[in-house]
Amino acid sequence: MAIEQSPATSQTDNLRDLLNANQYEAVTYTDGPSLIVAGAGSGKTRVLTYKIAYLLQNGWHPSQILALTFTNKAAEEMKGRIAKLVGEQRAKYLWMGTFHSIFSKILRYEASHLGFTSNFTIYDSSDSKSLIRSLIKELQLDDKTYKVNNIQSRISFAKNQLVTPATYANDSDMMRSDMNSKTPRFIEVYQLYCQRCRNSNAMDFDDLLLYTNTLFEKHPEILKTYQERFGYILVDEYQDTNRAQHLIVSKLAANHQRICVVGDDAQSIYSFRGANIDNMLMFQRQYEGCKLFKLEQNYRSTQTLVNAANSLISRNKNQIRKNVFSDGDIGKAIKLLTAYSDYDEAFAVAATMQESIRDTRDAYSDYAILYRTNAQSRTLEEALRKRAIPYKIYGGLSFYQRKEVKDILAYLRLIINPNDEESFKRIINYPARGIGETTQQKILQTAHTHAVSPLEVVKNPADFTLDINNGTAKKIQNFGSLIEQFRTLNEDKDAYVVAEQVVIASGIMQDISVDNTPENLSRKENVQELLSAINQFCEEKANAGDTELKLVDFLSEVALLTDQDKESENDKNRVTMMTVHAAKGLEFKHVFIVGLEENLFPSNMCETERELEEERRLLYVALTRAKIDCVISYAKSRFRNGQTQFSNPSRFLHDIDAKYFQTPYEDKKPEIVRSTTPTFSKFDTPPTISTPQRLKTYCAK
DNA sequence: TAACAAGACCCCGAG
DNA sequence: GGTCTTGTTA
Repeated sequence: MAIEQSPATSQTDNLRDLLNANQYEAVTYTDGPSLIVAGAGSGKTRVLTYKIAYLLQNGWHPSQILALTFTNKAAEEMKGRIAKLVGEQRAKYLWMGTFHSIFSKILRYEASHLGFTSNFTIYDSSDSKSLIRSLIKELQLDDKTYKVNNIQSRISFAKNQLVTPATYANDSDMMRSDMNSKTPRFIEVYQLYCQRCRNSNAMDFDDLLLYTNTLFEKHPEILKTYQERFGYILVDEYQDTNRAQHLIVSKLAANHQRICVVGDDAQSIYSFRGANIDNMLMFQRQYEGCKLFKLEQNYRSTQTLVNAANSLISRNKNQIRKNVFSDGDIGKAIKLLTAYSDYDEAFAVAATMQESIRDTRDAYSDYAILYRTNAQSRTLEEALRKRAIPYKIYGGLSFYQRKEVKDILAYLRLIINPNDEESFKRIINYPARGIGETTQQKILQTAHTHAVSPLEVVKNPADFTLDINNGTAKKIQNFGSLIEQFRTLNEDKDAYVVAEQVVIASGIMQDISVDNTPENLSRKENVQELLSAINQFCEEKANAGDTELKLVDFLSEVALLTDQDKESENDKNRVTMMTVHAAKGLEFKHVFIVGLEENLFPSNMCETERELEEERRLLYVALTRAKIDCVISYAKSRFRNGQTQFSNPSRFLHDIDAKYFQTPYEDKKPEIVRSTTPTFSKFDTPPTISTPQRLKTYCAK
């Protein structure tokens, strides 16, 4: 490999030319702990990339480097860039990935120490929701008081704080607050939830962090091997780590303290899932002799955009003072679109975008529309489609969440993990094989009382004195042997062959082939796509010299994938539509930020000053995604939750210094595209905070 | 047990 | 507005 043969003349020798002074210092300081405070667009990824290359240059082996990122996309991108610098062969040994994926890898190795087996299933949030739903029923709780979503987020919150059911039960504050919220039996749900997951040999997303921490806590000898393995630790987006993540990283770095974390307090936007910005703020105190590097020059955006973003974020009281600046072009002022309704807003956005594309001749992929909530995408989608602007939507229902895909995955999951109860429930009667609700309940109950997997019961119903008739017994036995058949097949065939067989022999293919409705055609397409994804996975593994083409690896990867990670060729030149959260870390030449209204952005869920500041940071993130220009829009009324709501413009519009906006009537052209709708200037409506009027809609058919 | 209709609830964000 | 759950029939 030409790139690798002569370490003396490496690509990193001319680092001084490639980096500014601060970046250079941050890259080349490797003696001890360091904190890099990196403003938006300041070349954070660049610094991390070169730092890893620099470490490899200086004798570290790739497998000694642990680099944790927040999204798969960030990990992939960084890996690609490093591969370019040091060669694919070396880059592939790096331990680089999201917290969840790296920890799940570790957990598969060490599963036995935690009472799991290495083929454990990862429950996604719909799996855990369905489990919680059945627990509420089982405990005969009132589902009006015990709301599934609420229970789920409370369990998640507890886990993120490393509060196990046992700790929870002993915490008088928690118990009292459950009393007050009329859900005193929450703890029972939590307990049973953990127990069922364990019986199912399954972990949810939060468990991946929680159990890794437990593993290192309870087994110092295991911790020691990982401490020694990872000689250098790098963590991206440290401002968004939660307690579990922080503790694990601290444990790993405790001895050698060769740790470098990068973050920007102004971009901390994940406190809702337990992220704690103090992890970053306290970092210097945690590690004595910690070096601090500040990257303040923004290379991404125009001066106008950087200054506008600065003026916004300066309204936050809690922040590390930074002087983020750009010495790029002054750039264009922000354009503000005012619309009467969400429909008009989408219309105006599409029109403005089309105009801009005509002027700039930039590609569709240079444009992004960012919104606060996924629900806003639908109207925008419609408007873009009318103008034949190609787009892609991230988030919402991802490919792997679609029914037909989940169904097949459930078969595959049950094959590799026969204890997986959620998968079992999903497919025992799909495709319909005459095993009804009552029978299912009996099977599950028997499985619980005998402490065996439901699959075990199904295989030998006679052993468990099930109260069912012979016909039903036959049916469930057939299901049992079907799965058993697949399991045998899986022992010596690769993942693709097994999956293909599942699709056919389970009857799924037949079920979605009964007619040619558009729904079924699209289902078939999705099934085909899943199969080819599995095939591709097998091929990639084979190319990498990996002979183990195991289903378990595929499932593990899939469970942690999001839509962002599955981009096909024909998705390349399209306008990106996503939430602001999803846009973190990305950049586009032209950005549209829509729905700048009170109760939407900032969110109506936001009550405290702290939460409001997080919303403001969120808008800061959105603004700083743009390289060249930015359009902001809001609507005076919006269809939400099945009714039209009127709202005021977001207070954040007034937080951004007015001089960075184009004045609404500067152009001859009116901002509003539909002539029937009244236009409003930015200052028509005072930024009063009022509860939205709720009007009944009269569009019922 | 399955197919269909009415009704509830939702919508904050992600791995 | 759409999705998911529950209730009603044959």
